[in-house]
Amino acid sequence: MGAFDLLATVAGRLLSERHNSLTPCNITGTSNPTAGKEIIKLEHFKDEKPFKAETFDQGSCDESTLGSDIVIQRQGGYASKEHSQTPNATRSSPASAIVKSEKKDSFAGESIISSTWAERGYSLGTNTIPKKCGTQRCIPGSMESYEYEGDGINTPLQAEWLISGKVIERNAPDMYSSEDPMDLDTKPPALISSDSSAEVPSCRDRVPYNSSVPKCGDGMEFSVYRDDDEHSSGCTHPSTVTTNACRAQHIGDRRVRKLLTSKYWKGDPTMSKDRQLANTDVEMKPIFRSRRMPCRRLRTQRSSFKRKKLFERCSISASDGGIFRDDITNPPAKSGIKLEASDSPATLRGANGASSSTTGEKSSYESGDYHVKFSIKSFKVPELFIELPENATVGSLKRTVLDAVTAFLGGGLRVGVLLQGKKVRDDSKTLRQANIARAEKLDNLGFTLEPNPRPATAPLTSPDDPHLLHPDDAPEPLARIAPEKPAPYQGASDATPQPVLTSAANGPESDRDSVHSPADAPSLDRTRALVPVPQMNVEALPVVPLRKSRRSEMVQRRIRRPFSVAEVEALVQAVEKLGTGRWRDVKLRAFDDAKHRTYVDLKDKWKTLVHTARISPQQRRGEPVPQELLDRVLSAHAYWSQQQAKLQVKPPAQTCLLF
DNA sequence: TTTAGGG
DNA sequence: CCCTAAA
Repeated sequence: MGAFDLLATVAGRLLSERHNSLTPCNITGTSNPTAGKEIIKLEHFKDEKPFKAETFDQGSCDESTLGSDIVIQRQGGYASKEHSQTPNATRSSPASAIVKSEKKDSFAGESIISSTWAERGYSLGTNTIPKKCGTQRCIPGSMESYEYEGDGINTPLQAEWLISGKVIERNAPDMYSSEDPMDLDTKPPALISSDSSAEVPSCRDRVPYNSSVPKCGDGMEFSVYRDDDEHSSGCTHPSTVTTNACRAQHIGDRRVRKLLTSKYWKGDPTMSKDRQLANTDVEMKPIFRSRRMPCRRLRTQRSSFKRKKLFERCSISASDGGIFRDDITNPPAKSGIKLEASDSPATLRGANGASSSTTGEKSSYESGDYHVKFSIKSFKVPELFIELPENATVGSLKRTVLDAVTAFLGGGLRVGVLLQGKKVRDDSKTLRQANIARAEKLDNLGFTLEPNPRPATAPLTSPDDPHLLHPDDAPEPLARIAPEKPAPYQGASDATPQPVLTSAANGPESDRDSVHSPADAPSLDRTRALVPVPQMNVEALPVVPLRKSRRSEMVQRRIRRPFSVAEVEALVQAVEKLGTGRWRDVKLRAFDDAKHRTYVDLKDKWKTLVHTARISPQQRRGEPVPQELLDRVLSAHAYWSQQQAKLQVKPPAQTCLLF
């Protein structure tokens, strides 16, 4: 049987049985129960200004002292607040509060094969969790704090500043420090996220490779795994489930939109490969971005939208046993889709119409009538975004998911086979010729679901994301699926070391953020980590409803994506540091990787936060924002408003530039 | 392109 | 979130 046949079989199965045989879809919305600690490596912007200079630029120096001693006014209440743990601290700790159900992609695509995956437990997506440590505030219950590196002047405001030989006490709260936005030495508040979205191993226990016995009957219906986070995030919120390729949105009443034709936010075309791996729309990375991406580029990062080709790499998980030889006991094909392909010599010849005698491959099975069997225990649907009112029933949730998945599958799919990360393009090859029949290769076998080129969506694609466009060429998959080569996940954030199985603490809301980068975590346990199913770059696409939208040409309103607590935390921290009015910097600093958050969005969010902080808790809606954060919002708002007013009256004299 | 605000 | 005037 040729590879093509195999593909056809797979595709056929997927389509024909999608209504009743879909294996449980692994929904990334679930959070990974594993608690994780993440380490973040912070980097500075390349172009950031010297810390000290920034301080003055910010108007921190009191004009009265210009030219002489520098006196900084103390903003009442701030400093103390900064360092004291508020009663709410615990409550608002990222661990408990930040978790949310909205998770985004991550596993874009390759199929997961073999039990090793299940065994490891994967989780890659991540939620960002704000973390403040070191000289700054540490959030209890959050990750371990990390030490700041640098010159030691980490908290400008708290520290005594030695200026011109004089020691001046800086009274301003350090968060408001005017230190350069890109403060060099201060570790940026890192938000860490852990992805809860891990693909949840469907129910079963790990099954050995050869075992052809699926452990768990995959249900005929979708199972949605929710994490506990969900609870924490409040049941008050619509639960959101996201998978990579399609997103359904529910507004008001249930509404599912298909993403296939939707447009994507334009990604940075120049995005490096690793960056691309970062979840696309999902991530918010409140960390400094690596130097690799110059600010200039960032500036343009998100200004226009382009349609990207939706490369849905749904993950098809190969069965527990992955591929097994025929001689192995046949499992009660209870779960998943089982595919069989014969790879007998005869077939080979027939398929190729040419001599199939492959050199060197004289293994025992060559002469026998061996079959290569696949048991796909599950596959992922790329990006599914589902939002339901909290009072929706589980049944409606299931239906919604089913509708979304059905819509996606119904759009026409194409299956791709990846072997060792490379796309097997030659459909005429036999499995054996393609080395698919060899057990050793099983680990490297993967399947991808790609949108059928046929649909109108194709033309809409743009080459922005090479990754998406040319999945075939992308070598990454290899790393992701090959156990032996757990290449470090190259996430968008070069700065974040990858926590391995992360966190439970974090919620699924990782839409943003979250990518962990292993760069700094060389010592990670590779065996379990990096399961690379990184969030694809496929940005969550709001898909257009199947039924033709009249206004297909119209610019669609962006999907509403509530800020998670983690994002709010990141925003607050960034604003505390940078002040209001520098939204672009805020964006770069804390949401650089959250492509769906523009500086305008951040500005708007700040506006609403200020408003929220001023109204009574009873009047607030949506996911509750920890009071502690709201307090900080008000404080920061007051502080910066004052600064702004001050500047207007008395523009900072040049004398501020003492250094 | 960014900011700043109103819608 | 959108839309836009200003800068």
